[in-house]
Amino acid sequence: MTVTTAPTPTRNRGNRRAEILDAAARLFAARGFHGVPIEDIGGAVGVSGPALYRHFSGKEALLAELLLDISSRLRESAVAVVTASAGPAEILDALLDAHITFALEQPALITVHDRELGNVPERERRQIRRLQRLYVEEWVAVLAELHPSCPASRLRAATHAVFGLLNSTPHSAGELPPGAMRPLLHAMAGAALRAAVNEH
Amino acid sequence: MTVTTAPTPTRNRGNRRAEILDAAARLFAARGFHGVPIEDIGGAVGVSGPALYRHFSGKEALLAELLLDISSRLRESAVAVVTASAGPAEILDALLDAHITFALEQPALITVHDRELGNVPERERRQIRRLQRLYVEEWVAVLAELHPSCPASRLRAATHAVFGLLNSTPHSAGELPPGAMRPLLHAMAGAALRAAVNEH
DNA sequence: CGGTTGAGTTAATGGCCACTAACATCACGA
DNA sequence: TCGTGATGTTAGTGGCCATTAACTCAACCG
Repeated sequence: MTVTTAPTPTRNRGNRRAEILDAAARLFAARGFHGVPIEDIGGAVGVSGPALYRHFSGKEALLAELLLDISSRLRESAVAVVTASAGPAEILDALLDAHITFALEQPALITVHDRELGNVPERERRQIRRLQRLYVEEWVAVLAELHPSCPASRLRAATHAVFGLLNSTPHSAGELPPGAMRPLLHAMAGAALRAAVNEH
Repeated sequence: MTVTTAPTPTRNRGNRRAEILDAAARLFAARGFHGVPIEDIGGAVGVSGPALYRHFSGKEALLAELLLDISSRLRESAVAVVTASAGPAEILDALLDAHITFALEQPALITVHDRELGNVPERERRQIRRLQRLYVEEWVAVLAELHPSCPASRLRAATHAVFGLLNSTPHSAGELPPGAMRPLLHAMAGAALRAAVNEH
């Protein structure tokens, strides 16, 4: 009986890399980039210390990859939603759903994402910022379609505020059963956006 | 002509302490607790390096004082508002106003407040958490009065989410003129709370 | 089999940094 | 005027930590 999944070294390498990224996200979220020694990251996946350099060029590169990953995933999800859905109201609902899914399923990544940008080396920091800006602009475009008379700066500020609301879930985790959290966040964020957009 | 304010060493000491706290808040907010060497804190107020130990017992003690300060100020403002106002609806408006004032006037403190609790030594961390809990409970009590059938856990989650919305302003600063930010935040947060509380 | 490659290991190394020591100054009050 | 306390200063000092060096070891490939 032969195995169906290839036990190639490639697969192992990918897994180890992914394990490290995952552990690092959790540790960075809990104690901050500078608060986590490299040995703890290795320790969290069963190897110790400098083994990390077999997979990443350094600690900062690891962080950069985390932030690039989530930035592009958020952005891609928004693009997918926008091109797949019908009217702006449905698109907005789908954007909310997608972002809430990220926030609930990847709390560590979301936390690191808006705390540690300053520790990413200049080069990839610019890339990440670009992706974040594009993501925000997807939201702003949808909101503008729903309410053309509202100035874009106001829509941007409202979008950032809603991200703050949604991304705060990691901090208040455990307050509510996860099944109840999703609709609650959806309702609150939707109401906040509608309030921002009405009354000019 | 004699001066009216006493030029006592006591006054100077207080000022220097306050200066250091203020500078440290800004630096911690920008680069994180572990990312700021003590020399930079001193440098920001014109003294250099270990002068800090004349005013604080250490770096962690400095951070603890920052968080204790804002936690108790938030809590006190809530108590003041609750005891001074009339009905629950007015109280909620006043709570929103007070929190928004903090978020807009002390962005650095607000940021540090919900990022760096983990770096405070155990002893005062418990104290800070207690104050934070009391602050949340002021909000929950008001919301419960407005909507008794809503479970407290849901009210707590909604309160945390609204704090996330309000405290995110430092990150999106400059998007909007400050005069426009306040009513926008008020409207969005109020709408989010109402949405959380209705529909059970 | 012999060699290459991927993935680890432990032991430096060197830098940064919190904190301490030892010494200076200056404003006072007695 | 002398001493004293508050506030600084500049040199350590010791520890932590990212990164590198030097060395295994197994798997795979020819």
